[in-house]
Amino acid sequence: MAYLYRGGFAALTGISVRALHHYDRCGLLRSSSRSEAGYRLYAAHDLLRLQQIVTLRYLGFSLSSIGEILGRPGFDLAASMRIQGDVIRDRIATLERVGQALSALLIHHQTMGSWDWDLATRASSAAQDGLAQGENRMSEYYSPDELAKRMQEAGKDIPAEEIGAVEAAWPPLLAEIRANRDIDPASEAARQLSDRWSALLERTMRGFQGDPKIGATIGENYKQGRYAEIEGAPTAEDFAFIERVRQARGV
Amino acid sequence: MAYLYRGGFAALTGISVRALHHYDRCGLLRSSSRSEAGYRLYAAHDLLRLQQIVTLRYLGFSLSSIGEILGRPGFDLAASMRIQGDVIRDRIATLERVGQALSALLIHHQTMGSWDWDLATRASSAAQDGLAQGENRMSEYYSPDELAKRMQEAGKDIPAEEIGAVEAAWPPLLAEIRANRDIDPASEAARQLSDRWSALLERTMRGFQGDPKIGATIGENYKQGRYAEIEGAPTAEDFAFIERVRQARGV
DNA sequence: TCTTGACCCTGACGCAGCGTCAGGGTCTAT
DNA sequence: ATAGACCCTGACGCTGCGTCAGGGTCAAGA
Repeated sequence: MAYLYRGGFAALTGISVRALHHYDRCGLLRSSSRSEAGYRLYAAHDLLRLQQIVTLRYLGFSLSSIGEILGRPGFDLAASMRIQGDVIRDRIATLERVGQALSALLIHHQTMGSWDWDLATRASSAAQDGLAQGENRMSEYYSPDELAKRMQEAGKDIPAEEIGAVEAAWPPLLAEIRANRDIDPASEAARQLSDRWSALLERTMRGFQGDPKIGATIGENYKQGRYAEIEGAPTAEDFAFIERVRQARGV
Repeated sequence: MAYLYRGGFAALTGISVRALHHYDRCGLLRSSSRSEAGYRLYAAHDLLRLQQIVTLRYLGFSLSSIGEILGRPGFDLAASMRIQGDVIRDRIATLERVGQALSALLIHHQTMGSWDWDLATRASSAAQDGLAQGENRMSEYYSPDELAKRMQEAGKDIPAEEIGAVEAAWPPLLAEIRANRDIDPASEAARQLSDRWSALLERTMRGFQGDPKIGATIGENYKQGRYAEIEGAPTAEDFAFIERVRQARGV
């Protein structure tokens, strides 16, 4: 992916042309270069910035605060994404509260036969809180100490060397698996590959995000080959091989 | 609760005065009457309408579509609330998808050491989808057939007589419990009350919303006396009595 | 070579959903 | 009767784009 014209970029991401212009004009996402005729040209790293922009907007941040956040001196993409995960969990919790308030109101009506004003008040304030949450008070999430916490956390969860080691271990393992996909699943070599796979997977997922469900779902996605085009990623065939070995073992 | 001045109403619900004016001017929520001096006076049923408005707005409907929905000839409050529950579940699912896309992107970075453009694209389109979901395409939820389905469902789940019967059964049971709260929990009378309670509770909750978790949480709320001010609702003391009887039985 | 159609550009105005004054009544209490 | 706490009705401002209007660019075909 070298450069993309505006249209291709827009189509790729689903962002409207007008929105891209808007982000450009207000300095949020200037195209990283221009053609001689003045056409906007977007590069790959613009995509990451756009990802941050749309995600933060989806979560209710204003364009100006997004600009402020992305423009901070020590802005850390990974930390930012972890925060976004927190915000998402918060949003879900709020939605559940509103849902509960609604259910309480509805159940009361179904059982008592009349609407209860207090429950109605609770329901509407729950929704109102949710609305307010999206508008202001967002900066808390991205407050300096929150960020510091996040960055510490990332460092604590997985020390840098461990990350490096895991990174370094995947490609050779995958290469080896691909070279030996056709060997007998019951053979000793196959068993060793499967063991290395399990161990590395465990190291990779260990302590990730604190939410095992997410890890599992992502694993499922890989297994179904949804990330096939991603370079270096395990493919459905790799998973299938491992699966065969495990079955041969009778696990 | 007879009539409330605008300010009291605003404070009660958390809606700003300006928003109430706005809703009034565009006909969404006219105060149900005015004082001689022109002051807005809100009645109890305005609260229910406001609850619908803020909830629908929280879920992303525009004021005009809210007006359209609330103004429909056969508008059914209970059906509307059930739909809102659906929308909430949908929103949660979307948030989870975005969270997953983010996690996939982040995990890939942590394991491969570089950002993947395809995963970045997926993440931003996921968020973009979520944004779009909130803006248009909302009418689907409130389409005539969806509504018809809902109303049928409500009727099917709990036939009208059953609702009536359940409604009718609670007040006398609660009255009896309150009159006999101090009797021996191990006595036969206490046991009978407890049995009636369990049976009625089961009938009340049966087939509700398809989500047993919500029922349980609401039960918890009642148990903790959060709905104490609600007329006719079971109180913490009622629950405590039932609990004593159950313990006396050794359950 | 000229045209056609699919791209791209820059203004400029419009819209929703309120926030925020400005300018001015009303009510109750002391 | 005067203060302080309420209430009213305009009217203008703001954000995040959608939507024309008016006009270049560029590759392909006639």
